[in-house]
Amino acid sequence: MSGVLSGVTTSVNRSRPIKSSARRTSVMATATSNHYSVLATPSSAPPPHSESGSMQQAAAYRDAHTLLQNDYSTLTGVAGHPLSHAHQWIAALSHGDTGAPWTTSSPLGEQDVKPVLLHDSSDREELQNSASLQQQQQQQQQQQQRHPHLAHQAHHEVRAWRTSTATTHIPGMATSEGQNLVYSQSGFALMPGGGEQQQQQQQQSGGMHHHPLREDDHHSHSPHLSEHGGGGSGPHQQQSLGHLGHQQHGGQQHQQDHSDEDTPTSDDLEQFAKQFKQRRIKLGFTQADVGLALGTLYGNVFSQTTICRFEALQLSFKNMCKLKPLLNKWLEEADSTSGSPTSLDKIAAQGRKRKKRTSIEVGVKGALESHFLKCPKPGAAEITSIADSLQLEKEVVRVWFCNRRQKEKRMTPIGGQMPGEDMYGDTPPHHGGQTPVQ
DNA sequence: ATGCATGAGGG
DNA sequence: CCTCATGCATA
Repeated sequence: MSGVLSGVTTSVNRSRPIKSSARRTSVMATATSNHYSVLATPSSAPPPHSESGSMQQAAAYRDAHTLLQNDYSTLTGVAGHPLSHAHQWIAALSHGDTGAPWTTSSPLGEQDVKPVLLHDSSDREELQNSASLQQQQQQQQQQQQRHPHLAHQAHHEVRAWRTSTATTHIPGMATSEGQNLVYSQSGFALMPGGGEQQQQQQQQSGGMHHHPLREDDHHSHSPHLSEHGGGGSGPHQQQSLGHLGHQQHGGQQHQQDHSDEDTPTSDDLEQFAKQFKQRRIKLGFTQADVGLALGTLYGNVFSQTTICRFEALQLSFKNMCKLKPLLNKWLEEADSTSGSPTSLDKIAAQGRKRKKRTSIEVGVKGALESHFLKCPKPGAAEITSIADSLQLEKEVVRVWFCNRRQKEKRMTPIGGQMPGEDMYGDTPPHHGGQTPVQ
């Protein structure tokens, strides 16, 4: 049996730090006469520094709203409660999502062109995996999050990812992490064939600084959510948040990585992600390399983005569970064949006529944000209206809202500022040995 | 590392 | 139309 998928017993759960960097993009014509180049354009120009990197996840968790306020306070003015908007939209969603009464009379005139299907392997792989895998996963997935709560609107699950609040930063691993200078997204640089400079790579304790996260998936608007307190069907592994009394310390547990079998817990994922990153870097692989390797080795290609998100735990719990086994296997492979010419696959990702990324001006963003606060789920008419006001395509606005919602979910609203000492300024190791790429 | 975008699956 | 998983293009 080829059970590639392990029983996932989690529902959509995602956490995601937000980062708002000053954007100063200019308005550019969207679509119409722009065609992308077929070249992969492997930018071999590694940014000496990264503005985004400097703040990364450590920057803001609870600052989600803070950022918003900072940026758009003048527009909204509702920034009385940091969480107010969150509740607001949730509430709205609860009652307003009932079936979209809007007549959606606008078929969104898309000028998008269909991709010319190629016969390349890359194409088939992508289509194949994205189609079958997803549905399988979704089907076998069952929500295990039951909350014996009588609440009807604000029922945020407390199941956070982070279970280890303790930021046990080992005195020995400060910035001594692999400092292999490897850059370039498409180029793997060195092979640790000779001798490898090894150092500790894992700490038994969480040692994370991370977001707790609450999430409420689309089921949130389910008419039923407050019932059965007895829990006959709730095998949820609710993480406790804010208590650092249980660390795995000396006595190692058992749940670590069985490759695939048991359902990993958020803590597992956290640990794994961290370890994975270190190993990857030590081996001299970039995130992009890993993504390709996965495709070559197991048939599932992933982009640098996905790997990056995995390492940063910015994927949904379910997604993390799905990828973990794969990455784990890759790790073994890489580790074993460290020195061997890993199978490279240069698949040209062409064919997708992707619309050029529409850069939205800050001002416009602010306006959108403002609208979002008022109505996170605008109807077609609303979207059209907004689009008209901002002189943007309806689709762009619609997508913006969609992305915004996703982002909102990833954002961790609660002030999960780890009591730890790390966070900003205090913890430079962030990239010291973690980001050879980009 | 992240913003905007595409597409599948579900209602 | 929405959510959710993913990724190209970009800051």
